[in-house]
Amino acid sequence: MFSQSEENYIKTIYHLAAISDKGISTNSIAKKLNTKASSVTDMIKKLSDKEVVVYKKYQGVTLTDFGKKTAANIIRKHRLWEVFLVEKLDFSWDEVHEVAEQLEHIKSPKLIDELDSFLGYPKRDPHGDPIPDKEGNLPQIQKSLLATLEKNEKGVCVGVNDTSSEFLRFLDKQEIGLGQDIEVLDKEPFDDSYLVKINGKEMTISNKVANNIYIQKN
Amino acid sequence: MFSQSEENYIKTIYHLAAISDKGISTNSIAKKLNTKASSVTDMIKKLSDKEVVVYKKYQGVTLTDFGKKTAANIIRKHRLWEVFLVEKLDFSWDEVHEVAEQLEHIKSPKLIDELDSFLGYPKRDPHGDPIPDKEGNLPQIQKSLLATLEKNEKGVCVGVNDTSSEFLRFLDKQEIGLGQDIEVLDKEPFDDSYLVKINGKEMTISNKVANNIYIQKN
DNA sequence: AATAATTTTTAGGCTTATCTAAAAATTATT
DNA sequence: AATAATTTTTAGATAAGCCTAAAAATTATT
Repeated sequence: MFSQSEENYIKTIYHLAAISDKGISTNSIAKKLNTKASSVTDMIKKLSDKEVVVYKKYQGVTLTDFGKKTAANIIRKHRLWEVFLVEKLDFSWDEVHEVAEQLEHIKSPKLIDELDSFLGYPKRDPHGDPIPDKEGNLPQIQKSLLATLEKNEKGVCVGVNDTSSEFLRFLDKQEIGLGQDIEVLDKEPFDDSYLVKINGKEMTISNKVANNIYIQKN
Repeated sequence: MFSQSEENYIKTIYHLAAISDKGISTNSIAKKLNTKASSVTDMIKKLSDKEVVVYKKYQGVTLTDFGKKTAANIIRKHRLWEVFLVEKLDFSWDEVHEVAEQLEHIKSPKLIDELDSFLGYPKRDPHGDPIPDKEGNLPQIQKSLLATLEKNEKGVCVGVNDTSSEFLRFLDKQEIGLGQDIEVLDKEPFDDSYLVKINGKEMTISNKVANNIYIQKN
């Protein structure tokens, strides 16, 4: 059984490993967790003793298979709770993160499986991210950044990269959401902005925005 | 904002105060929380600094109004989560306590009110205990122990005193539950047991059991 | 390759919440 | 009332998780 703090480290290492494929540096963990490198070193030693990570001084850490499974389980809980909050308690997608951060640490053999069943075994969380199954398998969904679309290519919005409430509220304001059809009508070389049609509505979106929306090409 | 540990002390003092009406002793808190008297003294000092309790050395503690409101809020969360677990996630009434102990510490301005609404503003938890409202008001329900019924008196089962899973599972086995009609057919002086009719079924129950079932006379 | 810059680790402290053991105060008993 | 028993508090430790500052190792730059 892991403490909340340990779980937060495990989850963070998992997320960082998903982008970097090298050993995860002490500093990057510290940055993500808003803590100090020295605290990370301490915790890493503990997680290494518990065989959650492989650690060699000055070389960053890697999750063991056990560590990966543990991480997937925490993420499963986090995302299922997010679905619950949005579907059942009328939270909007920019409000769920903070609460799910707390709920993901609840320990109960029965709770999560019942919640999963209650929610109808959802495959994605409110931001389009896949929900790991009981065994910790996370179906890797094929998705691309909207920014990779060429002129006249089309796709469906399937996720977001930035999940900050600022960005999510911005998307709400623009009426951009999951499941919507997106077509790139033109790309503007001057500022790398995009002229797009989203759900039938024409609009211009910045390069930054285009780099934070995931689509599935069609 | 209080730590989980502080919240547990506050809740415990509240529950003890509900039975004893005198100042709550250090030892009684220690016993309930499975901790040592010295730890209780430490925590009491802290809660006193935070104006949650009134404390004079060697004289036990009393909750302030602020403390009572805080306690009611924790209990509100605990009981609403219990309703959720039973009504929505198919937990039985003997399985909910442990998980609710964890869930009651989740901090979110929005979560509990939405949960309350989602559950249809329940008035009682699965054990028949009243759920405090937002303001911390706890409707005091008029109830008596089954043991106080005389021969030929009738009532409805509205709660339990002992909420241990052993007792609750025993009640399930006997098919005794909330809302059921109970009539005392006879009292046996030899062992102070009761011959009762519960939901149309005649049975004998021990004095101990009769002292752990709450009824409303009718 | 030597030096500079950066990253990581170590050393030593702090806070929270716990503990044991001993001292102090209160309550009960003779 | 004096002594015994009990309760409560104090004193001093411990563990988890964090911190700052300094040392050590690694990486980058000249």
